[in-house]
This record gives sequence, C-alpha cells and structure tokens, in this order.
Amino acid sequence: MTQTHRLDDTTAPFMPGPRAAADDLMMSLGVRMTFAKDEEIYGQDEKADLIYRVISGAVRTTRVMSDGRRQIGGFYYPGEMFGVEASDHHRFSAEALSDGIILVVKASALRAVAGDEAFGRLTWTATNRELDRTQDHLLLLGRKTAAERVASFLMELADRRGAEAVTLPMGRQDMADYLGLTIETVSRMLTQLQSALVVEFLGSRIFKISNRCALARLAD
Amino acid sequence: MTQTHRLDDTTAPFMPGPRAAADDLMMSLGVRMTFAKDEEIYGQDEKADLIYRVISGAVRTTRVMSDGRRQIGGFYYPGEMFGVEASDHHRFSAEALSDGIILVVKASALRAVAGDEAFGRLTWTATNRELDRTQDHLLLLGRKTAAERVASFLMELADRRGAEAVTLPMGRQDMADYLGLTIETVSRMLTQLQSALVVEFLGSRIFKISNRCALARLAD
DNA sequence: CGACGCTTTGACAAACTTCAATCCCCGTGG
DNA sequence: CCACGGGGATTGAAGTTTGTCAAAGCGTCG
Repeated sequence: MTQTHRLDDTTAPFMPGPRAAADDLMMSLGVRMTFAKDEEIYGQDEKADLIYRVISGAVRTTRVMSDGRRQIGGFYYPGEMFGVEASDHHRFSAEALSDGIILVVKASALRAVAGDEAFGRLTWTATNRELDRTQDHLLLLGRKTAAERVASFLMELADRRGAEAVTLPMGRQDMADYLGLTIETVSRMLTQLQSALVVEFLGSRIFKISNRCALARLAD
Repeated sequence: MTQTHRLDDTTAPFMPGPRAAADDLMMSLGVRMTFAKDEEIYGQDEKADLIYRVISGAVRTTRVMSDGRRQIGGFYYPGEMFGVEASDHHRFSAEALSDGIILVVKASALRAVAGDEAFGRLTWTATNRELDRTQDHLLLLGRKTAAERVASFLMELADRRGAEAVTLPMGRQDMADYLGLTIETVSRMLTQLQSALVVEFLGSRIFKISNRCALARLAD
C-alpha cells in the first residue's frame, strides 16, 4: 500500500510528507530500545498496552502451533508501526529480524497527551493497514501457487522498501514461514525466477528486479 | 447498492446477548433489505459508507483473482456485523449465502445519532474481531493440513452457532474456497472425519459433533 | 418419473515436501 | 594470507498430499 512515510535505514528522524500530531508525539514520548537479532519484543498473549515503531532493523510477527509449525503474520520495516492490536492481548509474538532499534510508547500515555481523537486516528490507521495486508496475505496463502507467492513477496518488499537493489532482511526460513512453504520450495522458486530473467540476485540476500512487468504478471 | 431490493418491514427479530446503545440505534435506524441466494450485497472496491448486520440467512465475503480463483474471507451469521472495513473502499465483495434479510445502516447517520464515542466503540469492536478471525484464518491457510482445516472449520462453526446439530449454510464450493482446498478434498476429509466417528452427518448439510475432544485435537 | 445440481468416489497427475548431499559465503584462526 | 569450519542456501531424488478429471450416487423439484 502507499506509505505515508519514507523508509530510512539510518536513524534520521526526518520523514517527508505531512505527519499527524500524534505521530510526532510518539517520537518524543517514546523510548528507544535496542533489540538483538531474534530477540522477542513481545510475546503471544502478552498484554498489549504498548505501541511500537521500527526505527532501524526489521521485525516479524509470528504464531507457533503446538507441534512447532510456524506462521509469520507480517514483516515491519523502518518507519512502520506494529503491535497495535486492539484487543487487550497480542495474538502474535514479535521478534527482531536483525539487531535494531524500536521506539516503544505506552498507549495510555500517548492517548493522554495527544488526545482521544488524534490517538484514535493513529491506531485506526494502523489497524486498518494491518487488516488490509492480512487480507492480501489470506489470498496469497489460500489461492496462490508457490511461484506466485514468492513473486508476490519480492514485489511487495520492493514496493515497500522502494530501492533499486533490495536487501532481504530475513533468511529463507522466515520467508517460507510467511509464505506457507518450505525453505526448499522458496529456494527453487527463486532460482526459477532468476532463470526466467525476472529478478537478479547479487548474493542470497540482495536482489534487483530485472523485469517488473513479468514479476507483476507472475504475482497476479 | 442496487435499488432493486424491496425493504422488509418485519419487526426486529430475536438477537442473543447483551447489546450496546449504538447497537440498538443501529436496529432502529437501519433499513431491512432482503437478498436472494448469491446476490451481491456490495462489490469489491465499492465505496464503504454503509454498515451491515445479518438478520436472517448468512453472508460470505469473497475476493476473486483475474483467472477466477476465489478466496472467501469469512462467513457471517445472524446477529453479526460485516462490511465495517475502515478504509473507504471494500476489499472483498459480500454475497448472500442464502435468501435472507440484512440490516443496512448509513455509517454517517449512525455516527451522528449515536455519537462519536459509541460509534467508535462499535466499529472498533467489529474491526477488531475481524482482524482476530483473519489472523486465525491465516494460520489455517498457511500451516494446517487439509484434515486440520476441515476440522477447524466445523469446530468454529459449531462454536459460533452453538447448536446441537449444526446446519451448514453453504455448499462444498464455499467451504473449499474458504479453506484454500478443492471440493473433492473437502468431501474426502469430511468422510474421513465420519469414518473416525468424530462427526456424524445427517445429510450433506447438517452435522453433529460426536467426539468434541477428538475434533479439537484434529483442529490443533 | 426424470432432469438437474450438488456431493461423493476413484484413478491418475501435479505440486509441494521430505530427506540427504553438496555448495557457498564469510568469519576465524593458524 | 590462506586454510578451515559452520550455518544458511541450493540441488537432487523420492515420497506424500492435494488437485484434476471423470464417473457414479443422491436428493430435490418440476
């Protein structure tokens, strides 16, 4: 979807475009916390009274079944909010994909300072974007083939990060758990996309889209 | 919205559970409309300025890919609200599963009468439940086997309808499109559950849970 | 009764997973 | 500086699950 904020891996507080007041307040009220790779930011069923925003690094939300099967609900990149689930407890856990910095704000404090209305707009927007992405994800998992899933994933990532050469902040296992596949299938689809000259990999974690139309077509 | 529906002026039917003020207002402000089986209630990308509630019958929300593959986002039963997506356009279309009556309210009118706060609570709750269900659905589609998907589906339906013998308001194709399977696989899993004496079918559209624990275990 | 639509069943094919081996990148230590 | 080691990624072969195609069963409604 369209980003209201430009993404920036540096900790620069600059954000082009108009910003809501609650947004600024969040930056000034919040506490910056560092997280190591794979460190848990919050756990499933934990009380959800904090709001988070990625400053640097990236985040995944996951849910795990009793036998260890894992589903990743989403990835979050610098400038994006997460953990704003409106019920009182989290339904996914959140972990850092890499070492990074997360802005943490107490929801009640933000509400008190920003006012009900601004706070409501902020959480409403976040929840809404969340629902939107989850619904796209639903179609991907329910009805797309492995090739389409991988193509969709690369496409969305490239759109969200908006760079020429995109770095994957996650390994194959995380991609697989997001796409409902295995790492082997993900790997095979990636080589397939390279053979078709649709994307080019310059290392296992960095790629460039060679043929955007073809990729869009494959993603459907 | 098409203007070809006649309004139904039957008086408010039975509604289980406690109700909020905005809830009552919705019932009195809203217009009851009848829909025929498979009739569209709203379309994808249509403007979302109305709020809906099932009075009788049932509803599905669907998204269709260009080549016809279809994903059902959810089912809605009497007493449940739908169409409260917070962005300005619907991301799924909604259709009647069977002939039925839908309460339709203009969002802005409800807000004006109920007040911002009550209205906010109502839509917040609805959106939240929606996100909750969608996230469960995500895990189902991403990581569950065909047998687990069908078991989960029967389980959830039975819980939501809360009756001894539950009637399936939809055919196999709708179940398949919700579960990310084909009708044949759904059918096979259903016969498998019957052979295992977990559920009992008294016709293709009505079932009873014979062994709740076993079903819960299979659903994971 | 007969036709139609939906469901079930069977045989086969395709997609994806599993298991296992190898490769490759990258950091570490000699 | 280069060899070594280790973790993640890729590839291959075989297996399993699910999809496809086709036919038969079942129920309902004229």
